[in-house]
Amino acid sequence: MRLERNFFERNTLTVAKELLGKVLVRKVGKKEIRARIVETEAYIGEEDKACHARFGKTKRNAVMYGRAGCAYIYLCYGIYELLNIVTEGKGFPAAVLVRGVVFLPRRSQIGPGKLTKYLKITRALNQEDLTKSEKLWVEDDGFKVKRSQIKSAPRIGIPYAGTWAKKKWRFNIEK
DNA sequence: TATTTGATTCTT
DNA sequence: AGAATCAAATAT
Repeated sequence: MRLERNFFERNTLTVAKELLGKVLVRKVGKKEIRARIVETEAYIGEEDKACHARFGKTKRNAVMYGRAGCAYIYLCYGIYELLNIVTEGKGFPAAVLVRGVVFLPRRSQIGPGKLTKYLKITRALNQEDLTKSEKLWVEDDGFKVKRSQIKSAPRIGIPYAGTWAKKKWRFNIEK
């Protein structure tokens, strides 16, 4: 079943952890592409020096200030579109970056830049409401992730964030 | 208006 | 270690 608004309207770290094992569904035409989320990363608030909201509300990050459950997609390094899911209440900028997925029933894992390419996710889907969209949403297919399988680690690719880069806000499922 | 800089990935 | 490649942020 599809995850509803109340799933996303919670503490960002909680959502990041519980998103592990869930299924990302991208519908293009009549085809559905499914991929299991195996790695996520949290970006929380204007205080977080790694978060795009660190300079306040801008045209790009405005969606993070909006409703939980919406997609925040942006272009990184001019090449890769990265997918985030907005969390917490309206007015508070926070989101969970989908860092890694495995396609079903395939096994190989791919990173944040490639998964959007494979799922045909572009900025055209920015601000898409995942609780209502016909094109992109997240499902719970009953797959259980044991607590002991969830690992936390420092965030990646944000050396400029100083001490904030060291926060263990990256979560993944142990193989 | 011009320059710098990335929530990445692949090549050398 | 560096390139690819562009939009947003910052400097001018």
